[in-house]
Amino acid sequence: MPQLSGDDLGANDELLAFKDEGEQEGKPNVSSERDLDDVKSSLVNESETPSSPDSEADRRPPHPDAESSARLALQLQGAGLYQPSPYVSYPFFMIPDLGNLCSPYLANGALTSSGRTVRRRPTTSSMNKSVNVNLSNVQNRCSVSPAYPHVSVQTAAGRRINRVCFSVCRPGQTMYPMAGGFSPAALAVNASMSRRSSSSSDPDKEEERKPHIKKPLNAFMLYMREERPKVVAQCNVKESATINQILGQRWHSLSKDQQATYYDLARKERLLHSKLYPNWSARDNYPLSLTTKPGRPPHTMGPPSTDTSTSSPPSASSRRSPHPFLPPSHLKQGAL
DNA sequence: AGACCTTTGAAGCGA
DNA sequence: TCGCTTCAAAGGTCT
Repeated sequence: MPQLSGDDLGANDELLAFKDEGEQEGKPNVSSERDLDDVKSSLVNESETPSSPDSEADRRPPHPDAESSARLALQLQGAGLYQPSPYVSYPFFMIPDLGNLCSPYLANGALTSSGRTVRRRPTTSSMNKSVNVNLSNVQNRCSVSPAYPHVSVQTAAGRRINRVCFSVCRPGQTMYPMAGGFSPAALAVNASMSRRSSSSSDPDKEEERKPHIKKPLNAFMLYMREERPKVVAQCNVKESATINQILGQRWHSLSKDQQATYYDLARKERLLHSKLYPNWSARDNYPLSLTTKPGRPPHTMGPPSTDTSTSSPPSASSRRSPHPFLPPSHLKQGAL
């Protein structure tokens, strides 16, 4: 998770980076001239700079005030970035009049109780399981490896809406995050939303009340979101497992440049996510049993403490800034 | 009703 | 640093 220093949040240099990328988006051929590795490296230098140290309890640095957040949002929009699209995942870019733009992120990033499933049992690493679906039948009807000459961020018209859009997004109204989160009103609404079903046991109730900020989508997830409707239409399949298998194959059939586009989008997602939720950690979405550890207090929503005097340097692992585009293990072995 | 399946990638943790 | 686990989307299927 890229961590940004307080000075970087909303800083001009950061905005310039966005603008540069926006210009790049406007010139789709630019990335085609670069090797994916170069793209990845440049993106790392652009945004993955480790942040200044802070404490374990409050690993994130101070964040910009609400005015800075609003200014950031406006400048991002003004730069032509995050145009309405299925890719848009954050509230203050939501345009309610466009029905298919409902964000999976609720007003504060929370998710409806029905919008999330939690594995109760450990995943037995599904990647090791054999494919149950015979893709050959599907492939007869549907080309599995078409190249996509240009990545469009426009959604398919029929993309279904399966997430609740908060009413805070009224026509003509833009939702801006408060510093370090959202307004108390938004939190009050979402604090009542459970991340699990209402039938969960009592020990989970405390956790259920915690607003659920979802992880930013990675490159493949963004690709899936865009291509899923096409696969459904082309292949006449509905099962997500089958669709995802097809999309996985298509993903590998993409050129480096095409994949780089999604990696770039994903990087922007992560960067924006880190700005919107500076205190959020992916660990926050883990089951309670995995998050309650000595020395790590449960994460709470709301503006992070501005009292930097209590901050202490984070551990090396908490500030880990891995290469954002490291290929999966099977690609490391030359599968790509 | 809710977990499972299925994909890739990011994040975080322990060793 | 490596390996493992979890979660992110999605919707039909299964328990």
